[in-house]
Amino acid sequence: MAVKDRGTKRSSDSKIDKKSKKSKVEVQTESEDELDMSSESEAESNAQEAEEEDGLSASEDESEEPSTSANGSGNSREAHQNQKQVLKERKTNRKAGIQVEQIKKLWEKLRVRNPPMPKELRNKLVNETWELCQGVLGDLVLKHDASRVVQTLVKYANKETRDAVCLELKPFYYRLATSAYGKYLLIKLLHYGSKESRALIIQELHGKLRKLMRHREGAYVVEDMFVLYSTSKQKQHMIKEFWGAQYAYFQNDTDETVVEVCKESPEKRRLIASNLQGTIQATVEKGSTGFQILHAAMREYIQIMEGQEIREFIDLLAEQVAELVHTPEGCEVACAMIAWANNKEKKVILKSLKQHAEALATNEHGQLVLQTIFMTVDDYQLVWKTFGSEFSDKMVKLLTNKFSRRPFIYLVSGLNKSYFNPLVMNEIDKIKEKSKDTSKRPEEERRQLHLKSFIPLFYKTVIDNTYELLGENMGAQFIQELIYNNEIPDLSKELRTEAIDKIIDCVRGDLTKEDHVIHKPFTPRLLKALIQGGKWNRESKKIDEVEGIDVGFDFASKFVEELFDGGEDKDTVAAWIEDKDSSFVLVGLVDCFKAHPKESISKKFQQAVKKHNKLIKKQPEENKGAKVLENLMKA
DNA sequence: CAAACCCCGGCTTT
DNA sequence: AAAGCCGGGGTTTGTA
Repeated sequence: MAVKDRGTKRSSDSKIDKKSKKSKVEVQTESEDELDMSSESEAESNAQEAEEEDGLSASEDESEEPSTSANGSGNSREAHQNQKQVLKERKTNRKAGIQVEQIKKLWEKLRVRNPPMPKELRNKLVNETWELCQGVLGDLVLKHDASRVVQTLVKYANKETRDAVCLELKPFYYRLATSAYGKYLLIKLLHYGSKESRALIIQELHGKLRKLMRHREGAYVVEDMFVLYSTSKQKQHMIKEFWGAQYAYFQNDTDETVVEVCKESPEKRRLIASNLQGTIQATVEKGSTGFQILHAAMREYIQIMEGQEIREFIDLLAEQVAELVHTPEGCEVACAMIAWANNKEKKVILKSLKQHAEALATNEHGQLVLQTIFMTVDDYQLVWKTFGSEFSDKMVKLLTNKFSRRPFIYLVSGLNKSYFNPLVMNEIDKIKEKSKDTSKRPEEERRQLHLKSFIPLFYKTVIDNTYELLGENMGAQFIQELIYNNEIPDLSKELRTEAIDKIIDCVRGDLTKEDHVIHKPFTPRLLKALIQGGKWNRESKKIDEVEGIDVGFDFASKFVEELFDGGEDKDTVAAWIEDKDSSFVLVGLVDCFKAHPKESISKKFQQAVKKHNKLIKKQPEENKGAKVLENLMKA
């Protein structure tokens, strides 16, 4: 079944992203139309079996069919056959049986898509079908074939008819949701239905969600309803049902959060916690850990859980964290778990994440989970052992990916405001708070221990892939942060020199070539930053110089020696003036040398630039760097 | 730091 | 029901 496949996929593939959501209904549509109808009689008898099973196991609160006479001797094969026969007869005899044959004929015409049928004819057929269905829908929808007729009807009907179908089926929603065939119809009703129809269905199923979540078909319907077809208000309301029975039936329209309600009395908290726990555990054990609605429920639970509940929760989920990390709610839950986990639990969690390392790092949300690991796991050897080898041959990708780069930026530059917006900072503060009893080391010490593991890999990546990294803004930015990190001088010094040499090598060559790195937006910035000897600080409007590393004047001299032969190579200087991207680098160089007037290289290079005064002046307006350079040379 | 830019969800249109 | 517009939020960029 399509829905089921989709579900398993979702829960086993942690890379699933939003795009896959959209394809849901398409998947079902296909399955509907491509299903082979030739083996109809067999399919039908299966349908009957399924329906019968549903009637017995799921909808115990109603008994449309009186229990069959064969109940007592159900084990006997003969009796079973007999029972089937009875059922079959009853079906053809009852009210809807008469219509079914006609309806199916109409449907055979209606469902063909090749060639596409004219709108008017289709409308006519739809109307005929509707005439026949009206009043007997309830008898049709749980049958394998007839249910699909109604699906097609819903798909092509106008709004009024759809609303009418929806209304007539009102008493059947639960049975539809728990029926192997009916669930598709219910999802179609949600998909094609108006706001009002959706609200009606959601309203009607409210109070039965907890039961549905434990049902093999129902759970998927609830998940789709939650993810795709409900407003945020309705989502909140759905989740409230998991708090407990008293929240399931009455519309508590107060917007109280779970935390506020639990504050009212310890008794309330205990009850809500135990109800949430029950649903969560049942759903996880059913293998539906990847469900988004479940993540939302977990998110509520982690806000109110205490003491032993935390241990049990972590124990339940430690090996399945990978299934949480790709949704916002699940990510929050995963981060909380890691922050709360004791050393032993952390080990289990990390072990289970190891095989998803790359997906974790590059995922929009998973990225924060990785950072949480860096921020809360003291055992740096464990972290390196878990992720080092998984990451090592993918570093270029990881450092240039807009999500995965951040945990690594964190390692080299801490909680830098320019990479963490206030909202994320807030999340991070919550994580820190949770981990204050389980993480013993001071934050910075822990970060530096992880950094120490990663620095050789970082530099190796930069040195072996300089051109590629410079070409990407993210990569170039990372290089800058890495070079300016001097927290572990002994380890970094030589590697840094090697990396800088590589960078200089990379910018040699013919600037007029389009694929020269200088034309990548961040390369001139990086060079300028290295020449200035620090990062620009917007608050103080100054350069924050970094002590103890060979940047600034040292870099500028080296750069001029290597690229312009100390200033002797006039042609190359001219080439750098004439290019609008490289001219800014010269501005940086002249600026820097002005600040070191006594050095011989300073004089030599400034003179070399001065010789090109005419060239500088005649640069067009768009070579803004040349204009700045012109003013600089006057002064 | 501000301006430009991009991405997405919701709403309107045909 | 699909395509296209609009506005909000977040991110990137610009050469201090």
